[in-house]
Amino acid sequence: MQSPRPRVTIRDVADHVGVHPSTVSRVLNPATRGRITSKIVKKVLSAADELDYRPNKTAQGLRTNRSRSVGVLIPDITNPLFPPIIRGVEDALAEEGYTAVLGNTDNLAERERDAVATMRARQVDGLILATARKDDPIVADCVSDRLPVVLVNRSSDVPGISSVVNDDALGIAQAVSHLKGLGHSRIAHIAGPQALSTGEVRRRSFYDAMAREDLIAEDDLVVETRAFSVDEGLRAASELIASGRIFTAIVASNDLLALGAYEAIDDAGLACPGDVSVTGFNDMPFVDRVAPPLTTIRIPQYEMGREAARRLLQLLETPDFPAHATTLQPELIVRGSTTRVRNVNLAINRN
Amino acid sequence: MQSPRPRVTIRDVADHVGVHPSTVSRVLNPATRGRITSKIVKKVLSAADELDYRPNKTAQGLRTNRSRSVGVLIPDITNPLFPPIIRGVEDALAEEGYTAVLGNTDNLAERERDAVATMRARQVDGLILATARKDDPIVADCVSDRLPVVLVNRSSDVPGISSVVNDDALGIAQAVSHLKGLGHSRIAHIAGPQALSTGEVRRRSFYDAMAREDLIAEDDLVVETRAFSVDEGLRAASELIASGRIFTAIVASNDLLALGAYEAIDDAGLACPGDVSVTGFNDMPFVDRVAPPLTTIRIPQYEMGREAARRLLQLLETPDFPAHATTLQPELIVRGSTTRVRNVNLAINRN
DNA sequence: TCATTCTGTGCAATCGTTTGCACAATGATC
DNA sequence: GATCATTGTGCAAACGATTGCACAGAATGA
Repeated sequence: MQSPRPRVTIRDVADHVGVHPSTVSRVLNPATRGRITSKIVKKVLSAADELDYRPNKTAQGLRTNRSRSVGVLIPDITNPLFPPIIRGVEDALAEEGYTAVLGNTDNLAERERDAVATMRARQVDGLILATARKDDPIVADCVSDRLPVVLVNRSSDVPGISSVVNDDALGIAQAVSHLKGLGHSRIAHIAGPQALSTGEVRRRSFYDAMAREDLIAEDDLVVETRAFSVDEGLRAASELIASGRIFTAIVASNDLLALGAYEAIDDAGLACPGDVSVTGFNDMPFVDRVAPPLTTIRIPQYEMGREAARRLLQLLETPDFPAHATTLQPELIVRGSTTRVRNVNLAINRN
Repeated sequence: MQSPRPRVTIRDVADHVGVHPSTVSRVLNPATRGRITSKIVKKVLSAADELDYRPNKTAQGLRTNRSRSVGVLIPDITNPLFPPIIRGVEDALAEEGYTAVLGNTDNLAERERDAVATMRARQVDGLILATARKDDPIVADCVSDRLPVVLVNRSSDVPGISSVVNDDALGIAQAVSHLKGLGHSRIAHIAGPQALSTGEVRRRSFYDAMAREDLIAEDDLVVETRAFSVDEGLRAASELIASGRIFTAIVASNDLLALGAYEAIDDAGLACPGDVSVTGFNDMPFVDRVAPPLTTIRIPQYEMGREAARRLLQLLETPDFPAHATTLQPELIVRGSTTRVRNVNLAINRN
């Protein structure tokens, strides 16, 4: 058993060399190192090395009021959409010596509020939010408190805030146009929660894209969900099928909803893509391996994370840097869940 | 534009009430609150509330030398095995007001070392490592520095260290016994890296289980990989097939390797499970949706995370709490990738 | 040679809390 | 009514770093 090993402080290094702690501090800070005689610099550096000195970030943080850490809030790390984003964030932060502190909110406003409070208590220098609602008071609070914030994946109506999102309108347009190219005209949409920018934008884009393709978007074929989950996708698609309305394809607002649609189609004794083509959104890991492999819209998740982190770092350097919404380009990935339309009378036949 | 809004300190609260800062501190700390007159307690509390006082964790951390945060090191958050574990860790930590600081190491010793150093500089109170190697000098360092550490998922040979792992031997035994029950006798094993406890234990367990089932484990049918990845699974299975040896089933050391085996089987013009049955390990999210749905060993990932966090919290309270290895029970999940043996001459036929 | 500018280092205050100790005020005891 | 615990609060020193300011001593110029 060893003793708790006394921490070596800047003072220990100073004593060891025979200089004042402030001198050591200046040597250790690259920005002020130039002000110290190189002979002393060398001595201090080697003493620090010898004693295995590690700066105490807590003390630094207290004095400088900067923690070099940022809070990253996501709905649920268990949702495969987020890990790549987080990884991108972390990698970009690490390059500048910053650390990410993670928080899951489960899309609950209350937990979101808690999480932000926790982060702020921990003196994070800024926040990256993947949790923003369209009109989010929490985001507004941060802005008015001048806490640097960048939104990722979702955007918000709160003005003056930077965001890094995917071009959802383009993605949906790609999906619709792909389906039309396969001969589909009666296309249903499983929409995500309308309180989330992604859900709302994609739904709106669906109508737009249908119109642009000269197709009729029937309101009865657009069903809204309460969450981006497999269960809700199952529910929505079952409803769609049960309604007896005619459709040969489903554009789902994300991959999870699409997987739910798979189940509903299966439950109804139908086949995908034989009876119903399905498109997803996000190209989550492993959706290329499900049966059938999912045709979906790939969004650059890792890059989104990186970009968001870079924007935040920039904001930390230059607090008045103007807000900017970055949108990244998605890509249609055609796989096995979509096929040329065969039987347009699906729904009628079933009745 | 608002001004940066001056921070409310304990001193502001004290002045507002007309007491000394130390009194406020005592009121705010539930443990010492009892020492203060209840009338003052009330006044302080309402003043704190009114002024929206938030304790500065950094200052607290400096003074108390406890950050109420713990470092969580994992190989790669993008690997579906880890999110549930992380979630479990976070949830358990949050219950006690602790925060998790995440780090990805990509299984690189150097990054691992860096990450630990970063964590320690940030004054984490303890570490949860999902990255441990069998004989890990980093882990040993932590132990000798008396930094509380708990290993999760993997264990280590370093003595005196707590770990929460799955009962891998039992899991492999379940897989082998399941396959034997389906008539398989020539069973191959795609082993994970032998420097990782999971890879090594599962391999050893494979031999043990085969022996117990009175089956012959041929060394030529056990191939080792350099990483737990789809690519390595593909490589290993291709090698196995190319060798011309007879086998009708593969026990893969984890799901990713199993998915790689799927590809190899497909590439060789064979079918799973028709020609080769495959079992995975971990029951990662969505492997129930791949084609064919993977028969695998489910390990209680979320619970593993929770349990590891709880152990660590206990260790923080009672530093001399004796080390203990907790093993959780896995469960065989039978799905579509395993079936009764049909053609025992697979390999021979192919030559 | 002396006044003046530079340069490099030391001094001490500060960041926001916590906590051992001192010490008034109160109540109990004889 | 003096003595002694007891209780509640204040005081001040930490924790480990950073940084504005002061000030020696060297370098420069007249």
